[in-house]
Amino acid sequence: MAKEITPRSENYSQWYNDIVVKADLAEQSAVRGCMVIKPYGYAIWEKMQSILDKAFKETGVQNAYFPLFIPKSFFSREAEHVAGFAKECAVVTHHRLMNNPDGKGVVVDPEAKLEEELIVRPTSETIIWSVYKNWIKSWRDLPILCNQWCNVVRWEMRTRPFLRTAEFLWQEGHTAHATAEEAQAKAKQMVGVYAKFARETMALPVIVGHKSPNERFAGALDTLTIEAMMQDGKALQAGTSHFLGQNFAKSFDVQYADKDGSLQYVWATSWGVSTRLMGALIMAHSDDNGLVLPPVLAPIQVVMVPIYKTDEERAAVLGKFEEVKAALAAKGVSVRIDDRDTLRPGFKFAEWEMKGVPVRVALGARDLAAGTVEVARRDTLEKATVSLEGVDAYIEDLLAKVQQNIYDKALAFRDANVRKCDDWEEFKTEIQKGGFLLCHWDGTAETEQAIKDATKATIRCIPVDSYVCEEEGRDIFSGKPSKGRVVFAIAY
RNA sequence: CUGGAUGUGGCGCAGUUGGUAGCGCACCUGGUUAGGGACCAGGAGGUCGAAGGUUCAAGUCCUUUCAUCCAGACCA
Repeated sequence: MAKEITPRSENYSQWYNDIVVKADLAEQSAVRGCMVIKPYGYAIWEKMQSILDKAFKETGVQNAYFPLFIPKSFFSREAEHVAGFAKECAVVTHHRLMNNPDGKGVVVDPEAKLEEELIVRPTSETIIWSVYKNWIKSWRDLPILCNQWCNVVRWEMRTRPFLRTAEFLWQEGHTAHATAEEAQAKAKQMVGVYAKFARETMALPVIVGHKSPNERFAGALDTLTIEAMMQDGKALQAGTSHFLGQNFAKSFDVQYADKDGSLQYVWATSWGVSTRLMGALIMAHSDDNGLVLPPVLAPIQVVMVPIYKTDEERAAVLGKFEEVKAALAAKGVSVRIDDRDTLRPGFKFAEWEMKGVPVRVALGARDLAAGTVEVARRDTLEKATVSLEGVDAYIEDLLAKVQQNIYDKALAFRDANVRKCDDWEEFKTEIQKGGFLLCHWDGTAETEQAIKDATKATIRCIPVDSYVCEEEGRDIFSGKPSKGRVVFAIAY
């Protein structure tokens, strides 16, 4: 039978869509650029949430919630920030509908026009800082460390499932500090949390680095990022942490009385990751058979497929499965016994592979007689026949191996596609092949823009923890002096 | 918004020089099957994106419009 998913076909987004739909993660909604996240997909997001949330709390962050609607006037305070989002805001202008006087349907009641329009949050800096103003009076009130899990809306010109949807789910952390040093340390700490999460939970090797001024968040003095490489060699920004300086404090007049009695503006950070992480997960690990989930994130870690001909065999196999399931549950492993009796085993194998379940166990009369089971791993598609005795321990160990292997594979792929480049002509052809190029940059926005215009490549980051290369050199484009190499790539 | 493409059962598609819609998958019924996406037989399901026009006759030709996808601009 023809493969339904062909990850390495020319049209990358097509296979990506196929996996999203066929693996039952999400589907298109009736609203332009929005998604319905289906239960299986949402379960993955919930796992991401719970692991991240725990990590945030370990750094002293607390969860809070701020309103979805932001008065337009709040938006006019931080000029730079607004310029960055103004073009993609959904605006609420009325608060009531009425029956259409001409007959069918409903229309917006012109009488119900709002005094002041409301903006559906594209991000919450403005409303949060207007609230923080009332919370912060003294140095004793600091720091304030809040995070919120919510949805935001950005009316993008072009959308892609998970990577860029008009509405998306995310978390946004917003902190206020007494000193610049403390705020910068917080921004650095949080990007560290993201990097650890990406590597250990998502099995996604990422590069931590600073954004160039051009690529910074609107209103930030410094933006730290984790950059991941997808299987087509393109870069994906998977999370950011911003040092906002005193920009928002000054715009929203947030001052505190210091120990010496003087009034000081607070220093701010903000940081966020979104359901885009789901896109990263899909595009980093999937293969021709569908999704490949790292065990830590898999809603179902082990699926058990019974093979039988008679009711007696079925009962015997399912009975044995229940035993193994109980043993695995005791170890914290989530198991699904696929006892649907209208489907053949081969169909089930293919279906669970499509959904990325890390480990599959198959058991039939033949095995039962021999006291063995077949255990297959999703990442390598290898099958092994192991003894039923102690299979729970074997599987627990295998899950850890699968997690590690998925990471190692992604890391090896990335390392094979990161290379230095010192020649502009070579750069122009090499960058189109995908992968990251480590090149010298003179530090100017003009050069960065010229390179982008010529090749679509952008500076993904100035790395701080991998591929760091601080050496004298000459800019790949301008030939001017450079103090180190930065990461160039074509990005999603 | 600018280019290009596509709209036909739930999904994926075919439909010739106009002649009154067909295939695969999925679905329903019965049977045989079951260690990698089963097979046989039967069955149900579509005013062909929408509106208008040409014609004895439109899925097919013309006009308008809407939607989606791809490539840009924008962006997590």
